[in-house]
Amino acid sequence: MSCGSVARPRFPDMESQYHHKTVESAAQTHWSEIDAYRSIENDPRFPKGKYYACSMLPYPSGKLHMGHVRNYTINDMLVRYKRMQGYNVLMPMGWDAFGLPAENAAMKAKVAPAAWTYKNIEVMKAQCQALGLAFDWSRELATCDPAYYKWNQWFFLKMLENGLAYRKTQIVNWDPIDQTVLANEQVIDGRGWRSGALVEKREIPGYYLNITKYAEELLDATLHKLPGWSERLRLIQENWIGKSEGVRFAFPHDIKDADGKLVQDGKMYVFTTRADTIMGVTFVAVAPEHPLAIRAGQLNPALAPKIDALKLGGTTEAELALKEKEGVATGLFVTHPLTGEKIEVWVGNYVLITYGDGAVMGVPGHDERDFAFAKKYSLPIKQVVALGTHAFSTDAWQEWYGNKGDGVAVNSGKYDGLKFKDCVDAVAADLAAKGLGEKKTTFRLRDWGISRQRYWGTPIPVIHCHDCGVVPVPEKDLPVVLPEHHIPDGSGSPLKHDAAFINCACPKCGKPARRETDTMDTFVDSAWYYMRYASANAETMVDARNDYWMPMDQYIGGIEHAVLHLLYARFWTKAMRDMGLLNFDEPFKRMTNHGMLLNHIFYTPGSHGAKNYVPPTDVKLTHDEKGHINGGTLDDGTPVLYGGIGKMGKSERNGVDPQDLIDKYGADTARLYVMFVGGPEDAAVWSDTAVEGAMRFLRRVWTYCADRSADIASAGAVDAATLTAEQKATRFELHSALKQSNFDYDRQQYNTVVSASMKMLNALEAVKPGACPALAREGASILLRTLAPVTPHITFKLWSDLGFEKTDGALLDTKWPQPDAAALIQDELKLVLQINGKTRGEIVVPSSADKAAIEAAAAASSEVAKFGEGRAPKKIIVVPGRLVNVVV
RNA sequence: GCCGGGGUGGCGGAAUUGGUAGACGCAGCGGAUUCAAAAUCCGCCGCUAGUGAUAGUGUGCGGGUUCGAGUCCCGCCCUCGGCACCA
Repeated sequence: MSCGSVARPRFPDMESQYHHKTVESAAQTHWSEIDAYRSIENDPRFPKGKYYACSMLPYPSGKLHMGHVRNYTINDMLVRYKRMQGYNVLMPMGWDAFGLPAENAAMKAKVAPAAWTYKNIEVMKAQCQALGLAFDWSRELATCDPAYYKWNQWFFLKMLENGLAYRKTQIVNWDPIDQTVLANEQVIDGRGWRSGALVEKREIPGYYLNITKYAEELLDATLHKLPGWSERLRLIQENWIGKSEGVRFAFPHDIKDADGKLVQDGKMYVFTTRADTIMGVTFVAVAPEHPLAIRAGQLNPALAPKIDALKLGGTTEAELALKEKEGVATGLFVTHPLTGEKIEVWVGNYVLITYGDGAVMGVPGHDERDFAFAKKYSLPIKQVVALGTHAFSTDAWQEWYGNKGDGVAVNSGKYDGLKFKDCVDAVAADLAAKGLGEKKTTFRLRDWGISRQRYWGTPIPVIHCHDCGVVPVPEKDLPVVLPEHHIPDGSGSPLKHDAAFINCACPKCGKPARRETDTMDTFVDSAWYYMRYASANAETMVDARNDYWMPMDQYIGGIEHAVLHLLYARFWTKAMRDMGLLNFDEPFKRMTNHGMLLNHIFYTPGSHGAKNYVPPTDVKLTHDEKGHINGGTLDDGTPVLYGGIGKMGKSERNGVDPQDLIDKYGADTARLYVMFVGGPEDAAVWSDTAVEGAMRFLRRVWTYCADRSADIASAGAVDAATLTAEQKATRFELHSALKQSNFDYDRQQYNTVVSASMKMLNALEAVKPGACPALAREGASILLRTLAPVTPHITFKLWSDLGFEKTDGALLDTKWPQPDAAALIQDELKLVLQINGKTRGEIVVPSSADKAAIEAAAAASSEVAKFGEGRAPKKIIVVPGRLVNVVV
């Protein structure tokens, strides 16, 4: 096809202007009519195999927020791209429908959590559809549906049978006025968030899942089997699991309790990773709650309040880092297991009863905390490790004192000269020989307590019988259905007063019994929902379809779930594997943590330093002399103060409602904007004007296509031989941008995919209507396919209006474009010319020029003559296709 | 305090991983079109000096390696996350 310059009439079916509402509703109606996003196992249309991509399921809080839009659009782009490449994709959606917010909302609005939740789901589902997300809704689930949580209960009973679930007492926050258990975040400054009552610690029985059984496997997989997870995420999990290898051993003693029995059988156990420093022990320290501390308080009543005082202060690390090391001497002594020396027992505020045995050996010479403690109370400090020629002094702590890799033992008798590992082995062997200790591995990870004294959750399927004790509900009676009509009033779970729910017959003996009223942690719901999508509506928990789709190829969600949800899901998978329900080890091959969306914060000052937050949309901005936002005014002229940039949220009223965006600009603009604003994993700051820019771009895409619709509909393939030099340059830019875009699609850097598509359009607009129909057609074809995953509606409409559907099939499943290698070859190359590493200009050479020719051209250039100050080139470096550097 | 990201124009960000720093977009400025405005189109746009060609300078700060450093190395500063005084 030749490229003339005959003006052609507009193709009659094309609208000349972009109307997002009609375009989007037409596209969505079409997709829904053909059930475009239903995924079927082993679908023969997709030869490349399955690709399962999933976003963390949302809590149905009312409506979508921008974070959801971003999360789902990333996922949507991915599956649309994969589908066009020939993969059988699955992108399902569901609702994390149980949980505390529904109870709180119910109290406020006097509606049952069930009704509130189902209504929210309806709204949010409609919003997802308005965004054009390619969800397979046939697999939708809500975790509050008995058909779903039945399998929570079923698997819980399996775990109970296997000993993976067990019952023990747990310490909870108890609000004595509301008569209810509080979550940690409901305790503010030690008081209940609603009642203001001082919160008590209560021990009540609850169920635990034995995740620590899998600690070693979880850690090993974290370190070696999750290459698709970020380093950062793996490290967070590694720290959380918290493996430490050391020696657990006892200091013998003859301290007796009030009944005359030896406290802890006369052995005070400690755990240490530094057994090599055992000869440097000058004291031992126990936690204030330790039996020896309690005994010391009994023996010397004057000490008791001082010991109690050591319990004060926060337990978070930030607080602890600032806290001064303090302690109390007990006057009690234990015996050093190797030297037989008497060692005094101190109570220290830096020893935690919850870790290890609640006691530590004090080696002030080689532990920074012990050093600070010893200095404060003038306890002896003894060097037992030497490092090179470093001089040891008790005046101040030095970094190398804590070094355990390079030092050798000194002042340690028979251990002198041993390096860390050998020394630990020798000490451990001697302690073992005396029956006082052994090597041990401890984990920070604790078992997972799943009992909640809450109404809106999965009922724990057990029955309490006066005669038979705790009896599991028989499998045939599952699910234990949660009554949905209650409206909580804040005074504890309504289930406790629901006779119809509570009263039942003991499955064992048939006598009247009481049903358990505790429900499960909602992390149970989210531990395996992604597998239920894969085997939607199965008659069993999961079926063979799960083995087709899982493990998941790509999981996307916020970093706030880096620990709990992801760890529980991994544990749950391994537990299911060990019960023969599936045959893989890890659920998520690749994990992406999308960044937060931020926005500016504005407020007017209230009384007592309170801040009355103002939505940014109400503010007319003011800027300082450097152009930075420094405040603004309201419509009535009231000045507002600038509160910086923060996460979008209700509390600071700086959220953006996606619905407003969809209504005003359309889903495609909203999608394009959230993809363009930054990389998927980066935090992004909201900008209203940038949204307008996204809209502008789509209008230009439409105009480009509309103005050339007749060209595009009638043209054939490009014949490179007939192109003008200018058209060749345009085609070079088009295919270069395509090459970049494909590269960025593969590495999931979607912001530069958008900019590549903008570059394409910028280049293509140079081809005026009628000037070269073939190039206009090729350009539209590449541009529309590149943009299809980002803005599916407008591209769908243009693709079919321009007639591409007839030649290349539906856009959803058409072939992904590849750059034409011939178009990327230029006749001449511009090379950057550097002299002594400084850029001084450029030289133009034929693209066929070899190294010698380039060197000659560079040496002959006027720039070398000018900047070389007459010296002859010493060395010329040629970087093919990029630059040439002349050293003189 | 420890560990891990990250500091690039007025702003969001790019630089295919050692090869023209600032792509692409937003904002701004100048112009065209318009009775006018919106929309649209064209041009300029790191900083300093200069009317200008141009020169110098520039990726948090200070050093280093290299023909060449935003990118690699050493030492700081700031910032955002994660956390366990974990013995």
